[in-house]
Amino acid sequence: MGNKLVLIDGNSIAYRAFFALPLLNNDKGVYTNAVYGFTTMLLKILEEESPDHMLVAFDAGKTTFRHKTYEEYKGGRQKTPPELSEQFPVLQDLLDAFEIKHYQLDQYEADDIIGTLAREAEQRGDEVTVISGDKDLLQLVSERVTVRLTKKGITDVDTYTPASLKEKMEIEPSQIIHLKALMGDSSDNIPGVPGVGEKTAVKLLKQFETLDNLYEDLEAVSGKKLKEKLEANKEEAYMSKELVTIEINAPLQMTLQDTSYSGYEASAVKEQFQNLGFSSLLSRIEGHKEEEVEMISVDVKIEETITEDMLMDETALIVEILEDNYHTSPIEAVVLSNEKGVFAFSVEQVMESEIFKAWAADSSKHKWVFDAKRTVVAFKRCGIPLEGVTFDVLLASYLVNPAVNNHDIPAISHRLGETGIPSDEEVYGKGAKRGRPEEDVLYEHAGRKALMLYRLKSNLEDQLKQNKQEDLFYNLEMPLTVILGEMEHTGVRVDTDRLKRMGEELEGRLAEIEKRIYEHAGEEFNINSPKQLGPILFEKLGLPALKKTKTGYSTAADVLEQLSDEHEIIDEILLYRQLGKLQSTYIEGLLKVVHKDTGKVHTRFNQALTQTGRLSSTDPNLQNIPIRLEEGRKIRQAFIPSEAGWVIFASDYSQIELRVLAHMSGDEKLIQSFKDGEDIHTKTASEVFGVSPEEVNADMRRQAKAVNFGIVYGISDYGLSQSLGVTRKAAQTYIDAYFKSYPKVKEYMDDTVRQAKEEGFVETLMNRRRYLPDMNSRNFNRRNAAERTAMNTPIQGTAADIIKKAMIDLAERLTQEDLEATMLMQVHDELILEVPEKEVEHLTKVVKEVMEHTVELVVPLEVDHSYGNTWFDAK
DNA sequence: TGCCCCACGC
DNA sequence: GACGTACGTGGGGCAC
Repeated sequence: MGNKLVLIDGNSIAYRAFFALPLLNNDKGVYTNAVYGFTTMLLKILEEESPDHMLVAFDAGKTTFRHKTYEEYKGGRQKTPPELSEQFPVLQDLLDAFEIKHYQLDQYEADDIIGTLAREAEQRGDEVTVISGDKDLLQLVSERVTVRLTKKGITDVDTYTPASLKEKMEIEPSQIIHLKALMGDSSDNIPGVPGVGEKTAVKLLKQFETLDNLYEDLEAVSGKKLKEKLEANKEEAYMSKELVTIEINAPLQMTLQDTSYSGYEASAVKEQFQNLGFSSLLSRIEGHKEEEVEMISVDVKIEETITEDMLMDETALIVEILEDNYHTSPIEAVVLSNEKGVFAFSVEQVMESEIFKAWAADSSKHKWVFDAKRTVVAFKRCGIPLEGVTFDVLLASYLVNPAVNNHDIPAISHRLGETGIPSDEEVYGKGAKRGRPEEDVLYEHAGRKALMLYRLKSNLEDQLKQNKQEDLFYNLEMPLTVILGEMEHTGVRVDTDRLKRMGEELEGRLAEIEKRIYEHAGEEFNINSPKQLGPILFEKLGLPALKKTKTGYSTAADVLEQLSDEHEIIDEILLYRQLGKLQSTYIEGLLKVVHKDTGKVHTRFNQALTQTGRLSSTDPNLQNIPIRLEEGRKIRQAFIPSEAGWVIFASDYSQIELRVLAHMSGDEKLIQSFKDGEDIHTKTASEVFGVSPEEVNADMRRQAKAVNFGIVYGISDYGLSQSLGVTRKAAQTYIDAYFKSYPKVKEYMDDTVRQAKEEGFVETLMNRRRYLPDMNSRNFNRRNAAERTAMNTPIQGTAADIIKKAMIDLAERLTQEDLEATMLMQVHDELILEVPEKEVEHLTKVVKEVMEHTVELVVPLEVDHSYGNTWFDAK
């Protein structure tokens, strides 16, 4: 039985990590980002590969034997930044703690050490895995040698075997050096044949297999220019080949035996991690778990009866529910924590206790909770109205930093250094294994959370204050969560019969289309599988493959649309996709979540998720019900009022983001456009194309609309070029023209980016915050994405703030004016209500007033409305 | 179970 | 030059 050997290209991985991660340093001011990235990769490798032999190879310094061949080898390369060089000794210390061998050899590169050991090991029958970021290493791939190259970041890798190499690059491992010989490598200053890139090189190698064959039969090369270039640069090509060939007989002063690896002492690594400030990695150290962390001690009192003295003015309240969906899952426990202690009850106990119910309904008794909406709705289902919820740890944590993806009590506690509290997953299990534990375990866990919540509250309060987010928290998100809870609890009536009829009709049509597709294809296959569809279209039917994905041919709609004229099957597939989507997601999916008892759908709005401040919606997602295509739009016919004589009423902001942009930038022209009530896309078109508004045709308006869309969503020139189907250059000219026409917008964007760079975050009108750690990244792509986010988030986030405030104001007005109308849904810039038909006129006035004046911007906010017997008819 | 591809909304 | 590109949710296929 062979061994399992892992060889790591130390320089390459450290380099990758350094450029992929922001320039972190620890509390001693020592840079650690490369070490950190390297370590995450290392931990992943140890987990995935469980090697019994291991080595990290490093480059040995400036010159190598290759410089004798070619003095300019690696010339012109940027000097290693000192911030990175200083991390190598740290990294080697850490490897020592892991008890992983590392090695370097004078005059040789890490590649050569790896090549030499890999060849020796595979001859011995070992399984070898090579980890690097350098494609040169691919020449080592064989039946026993797998090469894993970092792709994006450090832990995301592509795995290469002979088969996958052939598939991805269309060549054999042995041809890699020939490939490089022809195309060269600018990063190592390897010349290759000038004018020959990867595409040409692959083509040539497909024809000739090797460099020798190519030069023996140069006449067979098609293209005069190419022939000349090859002829003239023969020497360079052969020298390049020599340079990129990895030495497999390097004079190593070590043997394979020396690489044997048998794990590490957890304590040694832990110590290093603590020195480096890698607290988030501590939990990934094996043995770490066994080392019992001292749990927070909690004295949970389980009482027969609930008495007044347990129910104080300020009490942390935990309602424990095992499943995500609180509309359907039962309450497992109710736990209180306050100055009198921690008390646990069953749901039956609280439902029967008049004392508890009176306390719950008393708004002067302040309850602090985690996830107020969940808590209130769950109680409501049990017939217990809950008032006086004044602090939600979830919402507070979200406002303080929306980028954090886990705001639950154990996670927040961990971040504040309190590790003595296990996560829900650790206590209840996950997936199929999740279940209710023994009563005492359940109560103890909920008790710990209640106790921690009580402590966390003041910490979060401080952070809100520091960020000037108290108003946002207490007067926006907290009141809103109550309203959202009511909307969810109310639910939306669904006409299931209608959905079923639509489903039957679709089924028939899908079957017919399916038949026709099979006829066109000449065989039956799974149309829903891109993996099967790709070869049918691009091999069997010989259609041109315009785009590829990581795993094969792209069959995305935008690709297929370009092929529409080439073959009749294309339109059939597009239609099949369109109808199939309606069937699976919107007909079957919706029917699945209609509540048995109420005949309604009860979505859950996630108020603590998006990075911009928008809501999201799940089970079902009511924010992506089709509207664009008529066929899909009919799904909306199944959303109906819950009572006879009522109608669905929809009200949406017109161009809210662009109005926000006008306000925030102060651009006079943009402001005037809105004041004058102009058609904004036509106006933009006339500006961008330099014509009068009357001269703007439909296509110009369409393009201008995409530009406005791009401005609002912060897409790049590339994104705009994709949506317009023009070149990137053309897209960029549109963007430039836009900024030239609206100079204050450009100024505002630049200011926002500058400020984000300085402060590390951007803010909305109501002080919602988003941190942008990549703002100063040296990685071009990351920095660019961060800059676009900086420009976009204040706009989208402010729009989100505004509609949230409108909802609060509207809820209040509906009560004041004694209207029965009820809010049902929010879809980012629109509100959907149900309302008795006789109230429509009154409601129209109120909704318009509230939504248009919930904030006063320098431009008017405009609201359109409509109503009808179904959501479809409210158009 | 987790990832990929695809598709729906704003 | 940078080769990947708003924010979300969900379904089906597929490899493990």
